[in-house]
Amino acid sequence: MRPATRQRVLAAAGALDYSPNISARSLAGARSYLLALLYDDPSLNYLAQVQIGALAKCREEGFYLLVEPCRRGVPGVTRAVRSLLVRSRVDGVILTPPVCDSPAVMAALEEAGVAYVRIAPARAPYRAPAVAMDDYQAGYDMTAYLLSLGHRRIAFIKGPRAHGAASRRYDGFCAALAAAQIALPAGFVARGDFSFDAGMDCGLALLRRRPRPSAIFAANDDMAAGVVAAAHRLGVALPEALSVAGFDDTAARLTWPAITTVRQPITAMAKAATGLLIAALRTRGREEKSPPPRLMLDYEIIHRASTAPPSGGGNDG
Amino acid sequence: MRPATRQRVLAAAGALDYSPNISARSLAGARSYLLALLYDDPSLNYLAQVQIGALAKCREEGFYLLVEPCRRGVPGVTRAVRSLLVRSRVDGVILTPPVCDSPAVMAALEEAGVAYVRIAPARAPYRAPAVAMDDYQAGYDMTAYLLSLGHRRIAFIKGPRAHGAASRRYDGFCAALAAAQIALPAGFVARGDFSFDAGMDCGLALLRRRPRPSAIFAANDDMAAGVVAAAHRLGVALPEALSVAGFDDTAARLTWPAITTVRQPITAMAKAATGLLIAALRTRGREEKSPPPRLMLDYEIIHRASTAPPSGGGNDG
DNA sequence: TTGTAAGCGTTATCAA
DNA sequence: TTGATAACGCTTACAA
Repeated sequence: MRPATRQRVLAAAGALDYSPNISARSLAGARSYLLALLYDDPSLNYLAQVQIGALAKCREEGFYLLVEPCRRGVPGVTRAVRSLLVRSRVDGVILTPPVCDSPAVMAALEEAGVAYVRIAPARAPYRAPAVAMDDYQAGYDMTAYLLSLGHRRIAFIKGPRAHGAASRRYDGFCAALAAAQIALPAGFVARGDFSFDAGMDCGLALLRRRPRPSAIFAANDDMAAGVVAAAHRLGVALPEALSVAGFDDTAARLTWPAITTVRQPITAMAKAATGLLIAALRTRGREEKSPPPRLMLDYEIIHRASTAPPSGGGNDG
Repeated sequence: MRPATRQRVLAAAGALDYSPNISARSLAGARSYLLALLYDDPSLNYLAQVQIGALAKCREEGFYLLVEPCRRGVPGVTRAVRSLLVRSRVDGVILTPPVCDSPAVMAALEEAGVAYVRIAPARAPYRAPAVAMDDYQAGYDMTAYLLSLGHRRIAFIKGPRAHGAASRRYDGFCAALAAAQIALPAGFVARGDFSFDAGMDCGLALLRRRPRPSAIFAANDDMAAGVVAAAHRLGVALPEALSVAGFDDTAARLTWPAITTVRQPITAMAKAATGLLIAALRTRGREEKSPPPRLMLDYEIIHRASTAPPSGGGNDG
């Protein structure tokens, strides 16, 4: 179009303080500029950080974010997702763990032809873009670090059954033990739901075992904080009598001693994922041949005061 | 209409898996079934809990929730809010602190005729429904409790300047001191931004004062957790040499010792606020004469291990 | 009680 | 390059 016309229109729009109406746009066109963020009972801290990242990218790109809880695993999910798509007409969906590994949700999305991106998926299929970090390697590295300190009786607190990324952390833990030819004593593995309370309960249980673990590695920070509280309650000295390691770096600094943890770039992952989703939206139809991008972000082990060499003389009996 | 017809329609809707399209509805009708949650740099934990409550109510009532950051205080807010309203056509807006006390935001909302509700407002005007708790009294009560333990040198860490509710907590603190005829020593008041780091910094500064405070009351939990960490770092024994009190009960259990705090029913407040907003939407136009409802929810002081009588022999010099 | 038609603010298509 | 016009899927008002 002619630059002069363009100028005139822009000027008029500015003068009238015009902004396009999302509903009308969505109704008429192929795009709604609406993204949905699906989550299922996550750690609140994790969710909040994901949202910050997603929202930041949405703002940059002129999208809006709809937040939706999603009971993954119940029979009605497919219906619920389908209903969300029809009603809200979102252009794309951001899947956070553990929804990111739900075959039912992915199937519903694909069937409806709605683009989506997965944050921290742990399993195939990789038919949509994904942003993750190497949870397996991070679990391995943290365990190797504990081993390097001299620990041999290391317990693990797993995350929710459906949480794939948490399972990978456990796999890495097991692999590191195996590589060091260290057997995992019976009863040294507990399972929690990522909450502080679960960490406390599992911590109390693990610390009553004999021989007692000299280190406990929890699949997320909230649970690691619970373990620290459990140790305090039982009068177990940290880090002399027990080392504690966490994962996420969402709550690890709050405790005393502060928890050694794996720093996960949650906000950056969410931002990158949202960017990938929007990019996919823009190239819809074309270049369907290339496989969807998979971004792998770096993690970092943050060494804090909760880990130290085992004292040796511990409560072994 | 005839029950038979009604049945037929409902049956058909069920069979076709029909759900109404939000955009079309919004475009054609007076309602969009969209609510916006506005926030400005809050404590992440607080925000997450507000969202849980708001989302729960939205689900119940068939509404959707749009989450929007909002830089309150910058010159462009009015424009930004107006743009949000025009573009998204939200039916109503939920204002969280400190946005709930922004005259510019409220004016923009009223001018556009969009309903809103305020969570934890601290100031007039009360032209819209509001849900709050008595921050002043809670601050007073907590201070009275510290005084009852025998503390006389109590320091306070204030929240962000714009955060009205946090100011009320401080007012209550001052009133309780005044009622006990205790002077607030110079330099015993610090200000933080509600973050753990701010609490740590303020805590370090306050603990280096002489005479040293025997108790520190922080305007929220994150900062109180920072104070606990600062005390650990300086080797100040908790609670023997220092009592710490927080506010919110969002992070108070995580530390060691766990923090005595004011439990704020955040999720319940958000749920109630969302309910009030939706109710206002339904009775729009009628009964404009009655003043907007103001709900006051109860708080509770949670006594934990971070507070105890002062040891007396402290580092007074 | 039921059916019909106009319009909501855009996008997309087609003539001019 | 530009202007006109038909959807999009509902709500609302009015006619049958």
